[in-house]
Amino acid sequence: MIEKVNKSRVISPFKPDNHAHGECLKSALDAAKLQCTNKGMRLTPLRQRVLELVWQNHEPVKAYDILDALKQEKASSAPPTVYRALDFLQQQGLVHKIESLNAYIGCGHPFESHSSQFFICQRCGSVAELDDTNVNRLIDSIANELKFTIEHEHIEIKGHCQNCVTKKHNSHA
Amino acid sequence: MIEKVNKSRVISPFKPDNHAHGECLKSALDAAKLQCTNKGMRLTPLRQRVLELVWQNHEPVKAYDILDALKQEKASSAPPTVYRALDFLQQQGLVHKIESLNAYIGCGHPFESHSSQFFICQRCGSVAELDDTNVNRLIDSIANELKFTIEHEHIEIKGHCQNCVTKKHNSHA
DNA sequence: TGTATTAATGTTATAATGTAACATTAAATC
DNA sequence: GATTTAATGTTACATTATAACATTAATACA
Repeated sequence: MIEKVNKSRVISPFKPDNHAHGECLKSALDAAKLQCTNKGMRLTPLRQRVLELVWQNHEPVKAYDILDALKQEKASSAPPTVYRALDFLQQQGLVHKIESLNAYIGCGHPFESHSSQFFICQRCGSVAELDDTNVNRLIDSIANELKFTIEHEHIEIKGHCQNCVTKKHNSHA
Repeated sequence: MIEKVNKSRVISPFKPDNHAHGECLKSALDAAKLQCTNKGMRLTPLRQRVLELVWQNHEPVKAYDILDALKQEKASSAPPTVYRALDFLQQQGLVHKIESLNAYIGCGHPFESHSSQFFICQRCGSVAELDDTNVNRLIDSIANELKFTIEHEHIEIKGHCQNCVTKKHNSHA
């Protein structure tokens, strides 16, 4: 499931527009169920539903967009409904928050807590998630020099994915 | 002004509690004035005042805290007063936004646009800013492999600075 | 120097994001 | 079954940020 490319552990690559996303969703849900079972945590119907909504695609999803969707299904849904589910999912490693977008993205590899480097396409919104050994080591070594104890890392790289750069070229946009 | 430590360009190190902060403020303002003059941009009194407020210390400052301070000086100040000044200062490289804190921190080295790695102490709130060549090169090389074109990087490392770890130890907290 | 133009700021309103606090319901424990 | 804890419901509000239009200040240039 996890490919190693030049010491980069690719948690989630950029996906072609036409990939079979049902598979992504299914495997994410399977992973979530397994993870929660292993940890003795409850993936309640609400939490699962929020996770599904986060996994609509490979783009970060906004909390209030999730809320809007939940309201379609249950009119009384409110912000805490969403934020509590998102908090739980983040604690289980099933969802990450993209801080620079105030948005949330699913993670298909929750089993071991890991560092992440997010590459975020500003054109199509797609995100690739890596856990690159070299980046981790380098950040650790810098922290070490600074005598800094790392608790958490937010690494969010914004720009344009290959697909969008190609499209842009083709359309002379 | 810029020290090179093991290929890390230290934009702003962690400072001792008792450092002469007036010097930091003064040199930041001097740099800002020079930078704006060079670029033909106007560091108006309002913009300068906001910059001074950002430079109160080496901790990220919240927009609404700046607003509260401005209101003391001019009761009619409103959110756009602050956000417009912050936008300008960010464009000039005089201020960076810490995305994971929704807060803003001054940058004393605006002359050339650079990448930043922020180390953020969760205990005392202090921030160190680096521009590490190795990090930059590594991120670039990963982007290159992904055929990803980088526009901007947000790298925010959270944890505890040496000073706070030592204190914690001493106080058995 | 006055006039046109642009840039900056003022002002009001509202949007977007997130949390506190307490009530209720459901699940697990014993 | 009673007790306790976990999860969700509900209302209210706090925080962060922007839109839109009016006014003032600065710059350009006739």
